[in-house]
This record gives sequence, structure tokens and C-alpha cells, in this order.
Amino acid sequence: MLKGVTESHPVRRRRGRGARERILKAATQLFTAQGVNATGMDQLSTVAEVSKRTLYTHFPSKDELVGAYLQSLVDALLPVPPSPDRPTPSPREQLLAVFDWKRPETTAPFRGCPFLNVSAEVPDPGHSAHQLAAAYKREFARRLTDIARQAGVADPETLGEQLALLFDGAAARGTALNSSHTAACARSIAESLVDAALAGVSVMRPVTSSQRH
Amino acid sequence: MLKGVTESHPVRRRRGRGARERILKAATQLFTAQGVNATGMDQLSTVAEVSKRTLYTHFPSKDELVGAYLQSLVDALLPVPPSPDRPTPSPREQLLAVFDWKRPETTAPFRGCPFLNVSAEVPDPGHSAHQLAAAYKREFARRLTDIARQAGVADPETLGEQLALLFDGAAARGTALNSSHTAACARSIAESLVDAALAGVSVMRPVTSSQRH
DNA sequence: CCTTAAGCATACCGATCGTTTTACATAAGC
DNA sequence: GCTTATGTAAAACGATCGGTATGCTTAAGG
Repeated sequence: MLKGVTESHPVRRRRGRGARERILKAATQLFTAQGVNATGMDQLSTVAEVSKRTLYTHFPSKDELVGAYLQSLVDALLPVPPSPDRPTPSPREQLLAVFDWKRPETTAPFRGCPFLNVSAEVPDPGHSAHQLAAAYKREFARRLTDIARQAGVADPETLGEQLALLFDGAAARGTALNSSHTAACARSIAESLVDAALAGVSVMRPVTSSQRH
Repeated sequence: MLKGVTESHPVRRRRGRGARERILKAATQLFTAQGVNATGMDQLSTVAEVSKRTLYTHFPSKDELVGAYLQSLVDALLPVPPSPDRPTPSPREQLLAVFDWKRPETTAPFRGCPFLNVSAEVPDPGHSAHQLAAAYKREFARRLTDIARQAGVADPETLGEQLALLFDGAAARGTALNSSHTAACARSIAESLVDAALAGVSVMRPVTSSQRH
């Protein structure tokens, strides 16, 4: 249906040199929205406007494409620790920022965290995708721990792990209930945990200007 | 390999009338341990020691078997609200009991909550399995809310939703990290939430003997 | 320009999936 | 003990999966 003008190869115009970027972009869209198992390589090549041949020259297997997809998400989704050269919000704001979700304007079903979804979709703990997801989840908690530690929290490891667990709860429950309202619930719990942890800081070191907003 | 004595049909002995129970038992084991997508009907019939013919006479499709599997889990996993005829632990213990996980003695990978896993495995929110999981998750929170309400908590809906979110966080994070240690982290948060909510009760109604342990 | 690296369409492969079919066997209840 | 509902083994179906092969086309850089 809606075939091109002639009958040889005119359906899809050649798109030039940016095949790899289009593939990764399509993988991000489809894997995130549908999951990795429900997304076939045929659909992926169609959405990316790339031939399967080109697809497999850039990524020799689906597993490798999934790996590249997850790797590309790491840089985009991990909370960044405060750095001296960049103006940073308060530690409280940094820790709570992970609960401020912006839903895309689409009507697509809500799927909370791609890494959690991959963990459930690929049951084998030895699979590269599962291990990448586990590594991300550990790193996610570590970043939060670093922020908490730099803020002078007494037990930053516990707070980081607690906030990460709250995030995962909001994400997983949001996926199950097809809603993002869970983030607000998680954030309210996180606020009390962060405030309680931050309340103990002032007795250890004086309150700085960036302490509380 | 390891075929029977003769060469016609002697491999598996006939098991008699309990086919449906064996099927559901095998489905519970395999779907929970491997996920629904990674479990094929062939493996299922083998583990259940049931022919595929019998399998399909009892459950006309895999979707229906998945539905029966999820339905059988509902009764087994939902926390029960306190009833006057049965001796019940304190509300605090009831609410926190959902975080006491008993890992099976196997070396199988840990997969936190079957309903969360199904939600991630079946992305389509309109699919029966996804909707069954969503219904369970809502009912799970409602049961916790009921317990909290009967305990006289000021805002039982919020507490129920918070505890459900903590549970889901521990389950999802446990699946990703292949560990059940997340339950302890969730429980510690839950304890402070429950204790804080329960602390406001005594001013409204006198503390009963079952109030706190 | 013109070469050539890169991309194109499409048919096909073997494997596996859920499901059906065929022909046969036996446990359970009267 | 006979009947029959219930069970069995195994092959095969069509669909779909990840992945490959073939042959051709074109955009991009010197």
C-alpha cells in the first residue's frame, strides 16, 4: 500500500550517510516504548529508514544494538554529581530532581525505567543486557550517594540506596499502572528522607549558602 | 536420550487425572522463574509431565494460561486484612510483613514480583496480562490502605500507596540487581512511615493492646 | 567528473514460537 | 470388566524471529 511511483526500488529514498545515528535514534524510541523483545529488527530498520543490510553492518547482532542503546541511555539519564565549574542547584534539589519526570507528549503507554524493563525482559542474569542494567542501577545509587556525601550527610550510602529504591518503585509501579503519578508519591517520601538526613548536617558542619535552596 | 525400554510410547508414564494442577504448578514455577516470554509451551508441557494436547484442552491458549497463573497468584500473595474471627498480628506487623521475603532455597536468579515482571514483559497496556497485573497492584495498595484505615491512621490512602511503592521498588531493584537485600532497605523506610502515621493515632483514639507489637 | 565507500531493496535461511492434527492408550467409575 | 472421559506421543503447521546473501544505486570527497 502506498507504494512508490515506479515498481523497482522507489519506496524509500536514500538518506545518505547518517545511518548509524538514525538506527540508534530508532532503537531508543522503539526499545523504550515497546521493550526490546517486542521490537523486531525488521520494524527497527523500517523506522530508522535503513536497510537491514546497513543495520547489520553497523551492529552485528541485536544484542550489540541493545547494548549500544543502553549505553547511550547511561549518559543521558544518570544524575550528574556537582562540579565546581558548573553552577549547581542545592544538594537537596539535586537529590530530588530524579523524581521530576517529564512525560513525552505522546499517547504512548508509560514505561518507567528502560533499565528496569530490560531487567524484567531478559531474565538471564548473565546476559549482557541484564548486567548492563544492573551496573547502571548501581551507578545510579552511587551518584546519589556522592551527592549526599558531598552535602555532609551522616550515612550517604543508606540515603543513596533509599532514594534509588524510591525511584525504582515509582518507575516499576508507573509501568504496571501505566501512569507517572507514582513519581509524586516517591518524591514526597524522598523529601522527608532527605530533609531528615540534611537536618543532621548542620550540627556537624556549619550551614553554607547552598545548604537549603 | 534416556529413552524408554520399547520404542513406541514408553518415555513418560501416564499420570492420571491431575493434569490441570500439574500444569498450573509448572506454570507457576517457570513463569515466575523465567518470565512468561522466555517460557515456551513445549518446556511447560515437559515440566508438567503433560502432553501438549492435554495442555491445550485445559488452557486453549498461552494467554489464558498466563491469566490463570496470575489469578492463582493473587490469592497467594495479597496481604489479608485483619478479620475479627482470626487472630491477627498488630497493624504495624501486618503492614511491614510484606517486606519479609523468604527466598527459595534454589540458586535460581531472583525475580522480585511476578506482576511487575509481567508488566514489563508485556508492554501493551491493553493486554489481559498487563491489565491483570495493574489490577493486582491496585488491590495490593488497597489492602494496605484498609489495614492502615482500621488502625486509625489519619491518611490511610497515602500510607497504603507509599508502602506499595516501597514494595515495588524493592522488588524491581531486586530483579535488576539479582538480590533480595533491597527488601531490608524498603522495610526500614516503611517502618519510619508506619511509625510516624501510627504516632498520630493515639491522640485520636486510645492505644489498644494490639497497637504496637 | 568520477571513483568508491556507503546505503539500498528484497528474497531467503534456519530456528523457534504457539498451535493443531493424527492415531493411540489407559485410569477411573459403574 | 467394559466403557469412556481423559490422557499420551510425535509430527507438522504457519507465523515470526534474528540474521545472511545477492545484486544494484547513489551520495560525497578529492
